[in-house]
Amino acid sequence: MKKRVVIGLSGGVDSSVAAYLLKKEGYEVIGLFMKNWHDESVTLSNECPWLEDSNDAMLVAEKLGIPFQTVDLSKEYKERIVDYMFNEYAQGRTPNPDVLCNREIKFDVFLDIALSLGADYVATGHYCQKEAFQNKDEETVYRLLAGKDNNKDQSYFLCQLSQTQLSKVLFPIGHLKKAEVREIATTQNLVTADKKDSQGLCFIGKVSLPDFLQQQLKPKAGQIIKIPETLSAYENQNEAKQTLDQKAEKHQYEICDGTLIGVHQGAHFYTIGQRKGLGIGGFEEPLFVIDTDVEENLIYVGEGKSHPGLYRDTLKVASEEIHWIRTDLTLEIGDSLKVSARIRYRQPLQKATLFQTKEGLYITFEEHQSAITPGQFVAWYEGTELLGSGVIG
RNA sequence: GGCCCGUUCGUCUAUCGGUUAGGACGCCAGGUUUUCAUCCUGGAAAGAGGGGUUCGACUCCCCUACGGGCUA
Repeated sequence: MKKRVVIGLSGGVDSSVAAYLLKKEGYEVIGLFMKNWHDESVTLSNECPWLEDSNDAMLVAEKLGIPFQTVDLSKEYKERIVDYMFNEYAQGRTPNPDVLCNREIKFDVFLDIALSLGADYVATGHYCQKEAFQNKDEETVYRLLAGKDNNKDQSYFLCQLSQTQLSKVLFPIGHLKKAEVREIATTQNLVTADKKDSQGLCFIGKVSLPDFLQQQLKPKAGQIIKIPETLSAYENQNEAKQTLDQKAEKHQYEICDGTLIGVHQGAHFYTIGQRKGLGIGGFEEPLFVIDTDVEENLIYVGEGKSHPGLYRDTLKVASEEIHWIRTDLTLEIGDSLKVSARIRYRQPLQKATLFQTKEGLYITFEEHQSAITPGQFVAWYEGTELLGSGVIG
């Protein structure tokens, strides 16, 4: 009996080749295209990007001789992703919608649809790999591994998946490099072979965030305050900041710590580490956002890439936000673990140590990290295996 | 009132009797990137106004305007 797999066809090369490989391996493959966003009111780059994508997906399915369907998940996408985005920005955090999209849509709503179609697995064109082993109680434990193509590894975006979700998932191209995927697509004459990689928000495309956000968040003028690198609070970091909690704490700025150098149109349109969009020139080095205060509608900036306000070596994940993919490795209170971690997609892995306390999980990096941003996800790895993740507090 | 100094791209500035008037930041456009950002490449962009001197003036001189300083 052939195993049945539902592949999420996006209309790009990766999922096209994934579908082809599944077919070749002998699965019964069904192609499903997700339509998640078709709100005309939002400034989209093209007229109807999803139309072309769904057409390409259909052509690929035809070529491979697999059944093809479209499902409309825009209601769920709006409720679980778009609303979350607005809510996070409104509170001054910087969300990661694509991580949520995988957890809530592709490997939840979409997965359920696939299972209801009688599928044994759901597959996607992600660059990551999965492994399984039996533990001593003879239970299967799944491991999420980085894609073999180091440059394309997308495991970070799947950092919020669970064992249950992983048990139902296949990543057919995870062991390939991008160039190999394109080559297969070309050899197989798939229409998507030379299609440019998609970018920007998954399903929404590249939108101007400020434009997007302004549909819900009203512009409101506020001050931009420049903090000198010589601020006394930076001096005694090493001595005074001893506890993890203190080290993980953001610097608390006040207007009188710096000087007023300009105005902005809403603190919630900016994120820590951001350089563009301030519209202020005349300084020797570029200005970077080092903090935003949505309550007071203030933006604090520092001059230069190495401004001390940009760096911290410890961050905290609140107890309720700690997520272990490898639940069997969950730390007990008082435990610590050496890992490597990243706080953004494609950031090279950084050496770090996890400390579990009753307040939450603290992560201390060997090197100070630039622009640790609340609302973003930190993912920790052991080698190429993604062990867990959490929202930066 | 008198005397002196300054005024160059949006901003901070470099240069200088003959230059494509240079750079940085900002801005714009491309590139990298399935988040937000970062990063890379490229582009547009200036001599306060008016008179002289000179083959030639942003550069020298004079006047006006606007800033800054000193002084009875």
